[in-house]
Amino acid sequence: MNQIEHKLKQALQEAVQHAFGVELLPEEIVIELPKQVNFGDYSSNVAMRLAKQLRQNPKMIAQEILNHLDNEKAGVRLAEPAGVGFINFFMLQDRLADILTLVLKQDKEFGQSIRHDAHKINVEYVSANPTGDLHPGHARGAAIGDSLTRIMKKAGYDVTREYYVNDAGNQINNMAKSLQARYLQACGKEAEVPTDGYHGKDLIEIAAGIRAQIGDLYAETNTEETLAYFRTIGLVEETKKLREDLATFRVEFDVWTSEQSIYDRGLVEKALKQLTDHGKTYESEGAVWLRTTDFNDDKDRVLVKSTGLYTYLLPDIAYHLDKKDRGFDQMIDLLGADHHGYINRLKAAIQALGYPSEDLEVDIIQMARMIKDGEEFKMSKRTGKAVALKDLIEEAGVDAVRYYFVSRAGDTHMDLDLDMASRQSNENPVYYAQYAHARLCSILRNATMEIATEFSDLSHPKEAELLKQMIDFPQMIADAAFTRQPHKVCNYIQRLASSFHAFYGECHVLDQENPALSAQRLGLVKAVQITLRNALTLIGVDAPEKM
RNA sequence: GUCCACGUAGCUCAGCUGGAUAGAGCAUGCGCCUUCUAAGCGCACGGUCGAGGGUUCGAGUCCCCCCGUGGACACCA
Repeated sequence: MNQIEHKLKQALQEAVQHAFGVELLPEEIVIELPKQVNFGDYSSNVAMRLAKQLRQNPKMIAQEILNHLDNEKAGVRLAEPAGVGFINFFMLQDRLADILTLVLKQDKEFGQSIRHDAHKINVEYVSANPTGDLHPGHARGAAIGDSLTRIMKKAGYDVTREYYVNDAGNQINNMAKSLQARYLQACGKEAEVPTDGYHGKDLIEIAAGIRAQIGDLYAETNTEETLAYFRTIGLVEETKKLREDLATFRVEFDVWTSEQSIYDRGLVEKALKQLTDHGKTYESEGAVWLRTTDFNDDKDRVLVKSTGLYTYLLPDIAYHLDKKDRGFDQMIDLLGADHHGYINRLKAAIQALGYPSEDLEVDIIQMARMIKDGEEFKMSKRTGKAVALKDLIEEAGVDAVRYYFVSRAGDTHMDLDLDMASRQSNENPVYYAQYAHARLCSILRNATMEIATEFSDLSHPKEAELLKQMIDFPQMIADAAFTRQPHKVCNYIQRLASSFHAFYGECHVLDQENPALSAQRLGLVKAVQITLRNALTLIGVDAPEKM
């Protein structure tokens, strides 16, 4: 809630009180930004909401409220009833322009909120297995997860970014065997990658590197030790590659947690014991089961197989228990669509451990289809024909790829047209915002005067529009963080860039004839540049000074 | 078969806890550079919001039922 809306709300609240003796809560008064300029700067449907309760015509109620409204206190120049019972507000120009002083002062900090709750939040994303290159689904999760955590931090949340490395499961043995086969091939031997192994080209490259380093040392042996060697070196190399690719994509993590370390620290046994102590496990058919059906799952799940080995679910539960033990009040997992059926299980396990299910929120990131030359790119890591994150970056660049992924809600299916994304032209939306920023910087470079300290002459409709958008910036961030929808920031960027381009067309900033107005407009330009840059930073896209 | 998500302009997608004439980009057509970056601006074209019912002052938004798309339904990870 910003100052402008806050004061308007308060004044409305008082007016309703005086007019009808009704005490409304702040959240009962809805202030919105009208779609059309002739509906004012802000509007409210408060009269319509009161209509039922008061058994009166909403238009009459609106008029009565306005009769009691303190315009000066509300910051309102003109307020009028409209339509079926809306009240439209036209604000005092100088109240809107106050935002400029704030933006110019806060600069990089503009948009930053302070929250007073001490909630610690853990956000886990990507967490791709270290068995191959990152595919577009991972890339989408990476772009969204990284942007979301930047936004949450800006909104004042205490956020830790985490990557869970599945380095202990059976898939790692498959990777090791596959790598071994690639190594033998590199040594000129006959060897086949297992059918359930990993056929990606990344292992060929790693194998070549190993050959270069150790020569034919392991070409003739095939013992447990040999496999362990490939297992270890494969993990090291694959993990290193993951980190590098993500860093190139400007995606960072605070914590990398290894599944193996969960085992090594005895956390799996601890989790199993805690579940058993809570009476949530039982034995049947030689296996140990978790009563997930007590918590809205379709069927109970196996924790310990009849062979005595753990299923993948148990270490995952242990991992989430570890997060709670590390002091996180809330855990947010961004999982790929293929993990859909996993949500109920995991949430059930959280409850079985004794925590409320809300402590874990799972957002599904839908797969994305890659389109090139009008056809779909398939992305199977196992066929070797994978489209990797690296390929995407090479095709279209980090900015465009990140922008495209973040611009769409994560839970919807989407197509990424690489032809479009790679085009350095006006057909590509990402450059629209960057170009606006470059234009802003250009004006600032060309300016010879100082920025004004008061802004009472900015009364052009395009100027007012920009002011209102900047006023909305912190609230937009709070909304994007709360709903966990980073694409709202993209929408905002498009709106702001569009408003600026329109302003640029209608209002000349640097005008020798009118230095006073120029100095004020220069302040507006600087503030918009700050806001646009801050917004682009939230989604990890560069704000270039020249294009 | 069961469960979940999605279905909005020719294409890709927005649409804030239900609000005024459903928006943007791309594509198509027409205008605008002797002035701060034309990677831009303005105008036009384009819709039974998948179909049908319901809830109410009001539904793209909530409920029910169909149709379509994707995904999930292991003692695999």
